Amino acid sequence: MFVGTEGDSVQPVLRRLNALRRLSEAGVSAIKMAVRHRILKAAAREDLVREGDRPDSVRVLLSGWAFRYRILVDGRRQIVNFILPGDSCDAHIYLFSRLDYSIATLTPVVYCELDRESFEQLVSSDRSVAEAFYCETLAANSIQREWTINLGRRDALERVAHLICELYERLRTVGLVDKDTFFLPATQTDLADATGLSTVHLNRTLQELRGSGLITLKDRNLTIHDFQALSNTAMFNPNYLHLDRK
Amino acid sequence: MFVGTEGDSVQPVLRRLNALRRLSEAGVSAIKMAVRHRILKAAAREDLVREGDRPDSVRVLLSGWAFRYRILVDGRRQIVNFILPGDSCDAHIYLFSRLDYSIATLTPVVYCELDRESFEQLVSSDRSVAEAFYCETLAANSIQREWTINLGRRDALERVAHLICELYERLRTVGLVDKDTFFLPATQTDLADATGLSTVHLNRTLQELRGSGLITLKDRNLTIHDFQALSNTAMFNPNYLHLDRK
DNA sequence: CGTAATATTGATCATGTTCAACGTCGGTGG
DNA sequence: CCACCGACGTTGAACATGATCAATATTACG
Repeated sequence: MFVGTEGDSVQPVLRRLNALRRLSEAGVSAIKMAVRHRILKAAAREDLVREGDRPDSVRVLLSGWAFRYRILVDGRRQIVNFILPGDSCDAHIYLFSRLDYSIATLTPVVYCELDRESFEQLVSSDRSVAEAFYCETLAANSIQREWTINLGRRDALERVAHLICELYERLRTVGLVDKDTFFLPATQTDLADATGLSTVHLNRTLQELRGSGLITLKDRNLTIHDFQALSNTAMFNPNYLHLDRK
Repeated sequence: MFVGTEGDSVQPVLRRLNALRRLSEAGVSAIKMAVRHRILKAAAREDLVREGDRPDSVRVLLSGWAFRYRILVDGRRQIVNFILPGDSCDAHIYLFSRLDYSIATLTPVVYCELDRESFEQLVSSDRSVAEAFYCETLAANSIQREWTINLGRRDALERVAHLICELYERLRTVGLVDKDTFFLPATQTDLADATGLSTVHLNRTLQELRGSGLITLKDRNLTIHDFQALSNTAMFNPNYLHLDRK
């Protein structure tokens, strides 16, 4: 659904990119211009793109949550990452012929769709923009490595704690954490599919985290009571998010 | 250790990049020139880069095997991917301030080290080269997603079978498979750390694969007797490798 | 108010871990 | 030459984490 321009919806994109790599003034304006061009909306629980599609454009999420996933032939689903406001979906992906994943929304979303020409014009207009998008791709890569570690070598409690720490940090950089509380629209089934657990065990793991007073999760609102402790149980080290910009 | 130029060692790089994105004549020459510039060697079981290092250059593996890994504070190790001849290690990685992973060799390796200036000169010299390197980054991302799925939603047998299928396909594109047999320098401990299993269970899983006649693994040589069957047990779909270049 | 999606609980089961021992192979030094 | 050593691989047994199955709350919402 086409929407036209939308108030300050570019903000998370600027915050996200700027956290990864300092944007120039010119870069900021270029992004604002480009993003205004084609803004779309989608409802909750809707596929934005599907495995096998020909990738034609780069999508940038302005508001709402989405996730990348794949379903195996026998129905098992794995959520491979969450896409948060400000995140883009594979800059330059049109270089490939087919998508190997699907993206679905978790909430209603507003996003920007840049066709190949617009995107290339954008990144060639300013060096800091090109670098920031490259950083985004590298950061996505890094996050994906961390998920590999999470699923390969952490147990259920550590995994869930780690996911929560990651979401907290990522949401914080785009201003979506309010006093250690953030909106977590994923159901327990979603969280189970993201952490490689069964829903039953995910439920029990959440209860364990609640029981030890580390978090509260109620009505889709997650509060972290002791980030340091949560971080320790998860062995969370935020370096892989590359949000420092030294 | 500095080595100077080395015969046809660029070949795997050209094959790898060309499989992802057709290189122009000019691009091929540019790569040959750039790679000849600074060729290094390292012994087996040696760290090439370490977590926390400041990334200064882009590395391209010319021969031998390496792997990216991380070790958790309590000693658990996860191998997050294997780096095969022709693969590069994070084009543009110098945009970040710190590495969040280590890379170690599995065999003696020959690799090329391009500092930021050389690399940027290379990719700006030819559009197809820039696109090919971008594809490499996107493909790395895609492989990492597949590993996430592997660890999250496949059981031990499927996981190991899947890893073998992936290595087979990747090695084939750089000409390192001879009649369904390839050199697999990883120990069972390495394979366990790559698949998120214990060495004991990895050993038993390999025996199961051998027992059902799917593979032979002896003296570091792996033979696939029935790729179709192996592929089926792994639910392997090579699309995520993006080696088709449609 | 009724219904479907989501969350929770208990009980049983299975996959994979851990621990400990032993086997095998290829050096290496006496 | 051979005894020793270390790395790697293999085996058995006990154990544990997490899966599965099935039933029952709870909630959201038309």
